[in-house]
Amino acid sequence: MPKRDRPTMIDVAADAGVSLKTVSRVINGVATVDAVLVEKVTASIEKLGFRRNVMAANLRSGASDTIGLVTADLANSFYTSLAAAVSAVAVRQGYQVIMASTDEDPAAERALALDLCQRRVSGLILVPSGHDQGYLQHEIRMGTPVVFLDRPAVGATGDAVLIDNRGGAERAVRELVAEGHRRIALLFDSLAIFTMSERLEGVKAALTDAGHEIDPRLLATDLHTPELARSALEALLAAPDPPTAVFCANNRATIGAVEALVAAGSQIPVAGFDDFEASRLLPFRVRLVDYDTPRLGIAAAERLFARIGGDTTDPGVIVQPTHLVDRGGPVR
Amino acid sequence: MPKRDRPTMIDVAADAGVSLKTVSRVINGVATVDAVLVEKVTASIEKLGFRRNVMAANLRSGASDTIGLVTADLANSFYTSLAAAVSAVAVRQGYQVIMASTDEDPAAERALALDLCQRRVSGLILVPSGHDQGYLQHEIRMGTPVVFLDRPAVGATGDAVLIDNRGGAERAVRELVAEGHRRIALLFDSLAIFTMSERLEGVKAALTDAGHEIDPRLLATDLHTPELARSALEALLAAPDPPTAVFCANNRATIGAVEALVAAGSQIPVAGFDDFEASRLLPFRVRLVDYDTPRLGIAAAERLFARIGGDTTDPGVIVQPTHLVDRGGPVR
DNA sequence: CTGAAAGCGCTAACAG
DNA sequence: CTGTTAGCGCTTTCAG
Repeated sequence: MPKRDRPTMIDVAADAGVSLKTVSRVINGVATVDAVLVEKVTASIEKLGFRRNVMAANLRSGASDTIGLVTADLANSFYTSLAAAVSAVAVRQGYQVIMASTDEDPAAERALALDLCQRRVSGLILVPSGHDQGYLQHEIRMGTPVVFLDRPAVGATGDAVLIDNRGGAERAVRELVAEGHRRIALLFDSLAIFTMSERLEGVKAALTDAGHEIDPRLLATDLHTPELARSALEALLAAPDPPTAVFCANNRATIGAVEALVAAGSQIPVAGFDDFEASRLLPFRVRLVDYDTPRLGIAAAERLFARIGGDTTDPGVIVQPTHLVDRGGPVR
Repeated sequence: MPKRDRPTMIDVAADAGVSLKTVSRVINGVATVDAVLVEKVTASIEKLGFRRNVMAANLRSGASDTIGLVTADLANSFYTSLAAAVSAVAVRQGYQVIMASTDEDPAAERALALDLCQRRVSGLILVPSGHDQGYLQHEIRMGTPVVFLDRPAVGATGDAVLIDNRGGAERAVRELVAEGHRRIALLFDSLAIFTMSERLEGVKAALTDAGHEIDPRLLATDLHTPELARSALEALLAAPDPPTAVFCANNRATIGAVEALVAAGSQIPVAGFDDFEASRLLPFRVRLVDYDTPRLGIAAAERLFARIGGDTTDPGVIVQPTHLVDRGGPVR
């Protein structure tokens, strides 16, 4: 390894013929330094190729200029939109973001979140994967602010930024019901996921209002991939007394459902949660529950930086609205 | 702020009635510690809620157990797939990833990369946005290994992991040419981007081989979004002597092109670089140049960890293959 | 097998 | 306006 020793501030001070502290002042842009010395120090820094060791600086000052972001799945565009938004806010504040992905594994969530705390991040944004964030309570008390994103925490006190899952699903299904549909296929991922159970509640509310009920035979769950959603809907379509409409609880379910319908030559109405790239290319009209993902990430980041900045108001929940959009069908 | 002082190893040592060093040994899992002392220390750690300060540990040992990842655009699924893959490899090695996005801004690239070096990341994976990475040469000499991803570096020495842009584009266009097409619309993003100019070279090679040439009037560039690609193709279709086929240099161009063709009721053949989510839902057959994005990220991460591990072989370029796939059309 | 002492590279107090 | 003196919390010598 060509790991020549990196020069330190001591080396710079020696080279410039000034004290360590003067070098520190120049590097930190303290105004009250003689211009001549600034010049000398700057020259030495350049000459030696000095680079301030941020880790050492942080050790002394306690801060760290990084925040942690733990999401459920970095390969999912929803979370990466959040990540991009959080990152943009952070960079603007002079912070960097350490990102980690749990792949929906509660044990990984715990390990990663605690690891980030050990790295003394200034704050943490977490999309809970498990159902117990009690392990964070201690860190929060110790002064690491935590904002929960997309799903609320259990057993830990912190701000939460969520979307209106229930209301969005309810409005979408209400439309299907208004058009006379009663037998609506429901394609869901695991109901253990907060957003899924909330959306199911919304569906239930819309049906109940119309005097209907959820038919458990039309409810498919644990559909992690478009492929699973597609097979699930194909099975429902092939069964006796098939559904006359479909509600998909996330974008992967919607993609799988559309594939199934195209393959079956069926055109029953589809509504789904989440918009997605290329949704406008869908071969027929699809109603989607949309929301502003970047805004969600921005809200979480702003909340976190408010806490880092010393905001000690009681933690609260921010719920972002959703709205129905029409996608697919004849391209405009 | 409820920032009670976090307990340090000194506090733990005092509580357990042992020396600082013994606590350190226990925490680092040194085997040669008396079981009774281990027990005592563990109990005190638990009781005080001690959390090792990784920053301080790293300061002394020089390492940092983090790697940096700088991509061009965290909102683009290509880069986030890379990020997910890199992150997975890193976590497996006990490292965390600090991610940053340049939004294709060379100045941001430089600032972010140098910032990460100041944080003493153990290594850096960088998707170059600018055309000069000379600023990194010094860091590399100082012992921070750098792997360039998706695009090669200029002015800096490091490993690079790329895909076969030229070959992929060439094969796709060769197919169109073989079917008798000569007037092929070319929808590109900025040719200043390495991958774009490489893909254009591939197109040129395929045409030249057949005795044709690129018609500059059929070449549209700087198409950053699907909307721009759509308008560009619409303009070409409306012009006299319109193209009889389309080659799209990335997935956003492909999406825009398909929109334009559907709107125009045209069915001229489309080939494009990059597969994308929902590509199978396209309303007609589209040939896409596909490649294994996660593998690309994995390759870069593995190269980086090899360097971190002390590999001092000469830096090299790894080129990953591409292949043509058929998407869209009748859903199978 | 354990502990005391000496730093890692920098910043925060104080003096001059 | 500048320099000296202590540390930040931990790991690393090197003796016991």
